Amino acid sequence: MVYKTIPKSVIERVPLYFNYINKIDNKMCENISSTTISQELGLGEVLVRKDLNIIAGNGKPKIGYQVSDLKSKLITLINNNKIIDIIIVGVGKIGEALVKYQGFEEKGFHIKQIFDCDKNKIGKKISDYQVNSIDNLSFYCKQHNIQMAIISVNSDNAQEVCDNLISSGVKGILNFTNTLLVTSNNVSVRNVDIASQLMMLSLEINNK
Amino acid sequence: MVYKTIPKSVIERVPLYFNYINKIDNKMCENISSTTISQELGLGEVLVRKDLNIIAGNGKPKIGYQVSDLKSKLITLINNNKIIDIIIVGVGKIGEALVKYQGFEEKGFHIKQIFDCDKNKIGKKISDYQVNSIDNLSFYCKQHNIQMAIISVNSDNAQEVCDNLISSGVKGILNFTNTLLVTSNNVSVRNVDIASQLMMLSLEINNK
DNA sequence: TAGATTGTTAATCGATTAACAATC
DNA sequence: TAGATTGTTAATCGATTAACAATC
Repeated sequence: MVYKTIPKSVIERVPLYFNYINKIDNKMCENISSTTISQELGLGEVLVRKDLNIIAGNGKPKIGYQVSDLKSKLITLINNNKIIDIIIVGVGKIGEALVKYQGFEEKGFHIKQIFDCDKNKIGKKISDYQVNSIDNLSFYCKQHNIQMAIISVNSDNAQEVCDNLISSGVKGILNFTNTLLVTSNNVSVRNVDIASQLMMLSLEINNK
Repeated sequence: MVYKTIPKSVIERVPLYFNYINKIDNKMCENISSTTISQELGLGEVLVRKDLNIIAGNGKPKIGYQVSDLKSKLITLINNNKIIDIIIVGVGKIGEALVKYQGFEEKGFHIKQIFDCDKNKIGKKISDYQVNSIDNLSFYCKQHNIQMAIISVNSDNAQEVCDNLISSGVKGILNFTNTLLVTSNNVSVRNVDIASQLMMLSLEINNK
């Protein structure tokens, strides 16, 4: 089996395809064309065709892409058909909301454990989770071979937590703080600082 | 005064510069070079120079950029020196976390009002805010000339809320749902669906 | 067969990087 | 003056779009 590396630009669009395919999966259409998808998602027609060729690679002229096949290819690509365990470090306002939010499971992700450094929080329950001490973070990650983590601690502690996670084997971090995390090259970081998003939104508006 | 339009790629980096300049502003250095910034942010040297030229446009050879000037130029660019009022539509788990999160004010944004359609929530207090009925959304936006909104409702209602906001004059939307919002061209939408972010993170990891 | 749709090759566009001239 | 640093022009790179051949 040949694994191609997927261009960054395509990675940004995969969730779009995934969400769309899951939505139409209920309606019983067996095949779908790139033209239809491109219209629904507001993307270029050829762009979708190229993306789907990278993602699935078996469209049929005149017929299109088999929905069920596309779906399974997407799932394989995203999480290799197994649920991915994630941990959340920092259960302040945002961290707690993430814990309570239930939408991850159906996308193939499972919150396995949550951590905090606040003694008043450690041991307390949030949803079905008991807050674990950040002192146990490294051991836990190694023991359970955790690959992905969400950092929602105070900005000042973000880099320290990040270093800890990486040295414990974590390969991908979703960073909710506004700290620019310094990492080695084989670790992926995605930043979702909300204040930054608001700034970019405001810039886009002023830019029109 | 000449207003240049700022390339999309630069807009994505402006919050980076903003956060960095605000961080070093405390330490008393009057000027800073693009070389230093590029190292700290892990960006190309020339890239930073080009960005700052677009953003501020008055670096001085041998000296660099005046920190205070850079800061005020960034603020002007982002929010025109006035606090931007935003509203939050949908105070479920994530919406509520956003309301409680205090970090917006210092970045120049103010949560002005929060809305929900759930009768059990309307009238209740979250932080200092009383949840307003979504029935009042349109009138409120028009009355207060609201430009930016956060949508954190159930995915199924996102498009409806979006249409309502746009027809009420809103120009920018931060979308926390996984619904792909259809809008006219003069409205900006930024998507921050967290499950999508996890998918992209997983893809990046598998792609290495 | 003809038409619809895919996938590929070439052209265009935008963003980044390299080279270098200008200048405090 | 010499060195450090900016800003600009040219080259490169990657992503998107256009044109078109292949095929069910």
